[in-house]
Amino acid sequence: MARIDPLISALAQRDKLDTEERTLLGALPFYQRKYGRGEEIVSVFSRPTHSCLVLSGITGRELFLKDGRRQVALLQVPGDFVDLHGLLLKQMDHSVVAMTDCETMFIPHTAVYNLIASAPHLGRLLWLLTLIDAAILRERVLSIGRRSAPQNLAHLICELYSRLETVGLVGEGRIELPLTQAQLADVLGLSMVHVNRSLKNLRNEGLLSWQQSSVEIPDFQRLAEFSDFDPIYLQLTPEPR
Amino acid sequence: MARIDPLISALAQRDKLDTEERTLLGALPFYQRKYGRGEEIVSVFSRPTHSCLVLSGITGRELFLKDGRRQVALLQVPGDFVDLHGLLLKQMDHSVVAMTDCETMFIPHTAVYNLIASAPHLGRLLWLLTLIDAAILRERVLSIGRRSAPQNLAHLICELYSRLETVGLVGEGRIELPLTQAQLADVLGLSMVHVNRSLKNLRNEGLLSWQQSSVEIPDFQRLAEFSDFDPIYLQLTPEPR
DNA sequence: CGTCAGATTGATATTCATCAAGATCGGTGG
DNA sequence: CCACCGATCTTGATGAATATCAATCTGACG
Repeated sequence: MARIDPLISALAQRDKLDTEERTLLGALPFYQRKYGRGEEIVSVFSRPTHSCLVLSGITGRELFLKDGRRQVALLQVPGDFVDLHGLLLKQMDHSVVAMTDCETMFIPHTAVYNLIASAPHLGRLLWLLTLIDAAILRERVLSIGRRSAPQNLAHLICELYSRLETVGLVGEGRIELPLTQAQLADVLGLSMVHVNRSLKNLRNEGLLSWQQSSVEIPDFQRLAEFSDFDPIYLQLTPEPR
Repeated sequence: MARIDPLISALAQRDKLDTEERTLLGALPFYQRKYGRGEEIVSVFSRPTHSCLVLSGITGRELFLKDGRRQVALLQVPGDFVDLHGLLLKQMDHSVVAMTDCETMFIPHTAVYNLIASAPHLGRLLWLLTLIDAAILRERVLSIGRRSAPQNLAHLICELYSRLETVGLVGEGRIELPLTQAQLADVLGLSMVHVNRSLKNLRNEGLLSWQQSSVEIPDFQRLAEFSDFDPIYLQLTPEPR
């Protein structure tokens, strides 16, 4: 399996890719790099020259308040382009951190620019990926703003389940989520203690079980129902774009 | 002043536009339409054929829970492209609503496609606009997740002040914000009563005064300090992109 | 003058954060 | 093998932030 494959499957999930497009993607120059949990991959205020793609593990976009409190705006899973944003934003307004140990792949901006110029359709699909990013953020705003803590948590699990499913990382109603409750708290906008209790709540309801880093969801429909999860915003159906 | 001017100034704020690009933008076909407060401009699940630009007034992207509770993920001001998203998302995952009476301009997707094809640089700038949308959403997540209610409110005011400033809608430390407290509550992820009290709090601190629909900010720096506002995420400095 | 939407206030309930203390568990060195 | 250690999870107690409910007040307007 080529290293670029998670990206190809993420794109192919949203529109047909012809052979030439696959070839172009496969020909992108890159280098790989590993990060340990907690390491910063892209720094706020930096001016990236490469775009980063997650190959394995989970990363997150993090923001800080002056007093040091943290909010993780969004989690990223394999196949996600982590900072396509840097391409146009020039200066980062947030940082990207490894939430777990992970492998990443860096592609020079110049190569991405050339790709977009020679294959506008691929350019639109990369644009689409950033729009899906924004759609996920809108759902986070809804979750944090209006859902109860347990629903917020359940919705996040449903979302990660669906996203991991599209890259083949779901096995028998089970996903690997090696996140601590403190990290979850920063994603959910809650305190660590409250995450613990919300989790207990979901466990008691039989909505999921969480042992080690493995989350088991006995009945996805029930969890989706409980958290009001509708995957439409993930744009998982192919359309000509 | 041509109708497309708010967009041109939004773009010119982020990068140089040459004469030809301005001409292309000015030549875009469009029709105009007015909406009254509360009217839906783009419906969730719809498949837009036109992209909508706000000319005057304030619109918002709204999401609903099954029980009917609402969250407004993001507000839009004149010059903002309201659903560039529809261009690639195909099916809307949220709706756009007029928060106040407003005037809008609709441009056929085909024309936008042609524009992007013939002027890739403009295409990148439109992409950039959607990235700024996402950056604003990240800040909303931070505000709702980690800031106190008064800070959340103050941060929103700072942001709107900055955004309105770039389109020339700030006069003497004062912006027009004809929103009810119930609408603000849906933006801030708070209850209406709590918005009222947070507002009182800011008034008592002398951070702002709000009469009718006019918000006066005696000392922007103090308000920014209080709410931890840093406009970097709005990308207000021109860069070659 | 009556009406209506919106703003304000008080009283109370719920949710969530904070603080502090154990409990659990995988590693690690003796 | 065992004792210890640090990180994480769990729980209880308490307090602060926020929601909800129910009036009342205000001002615009027919």
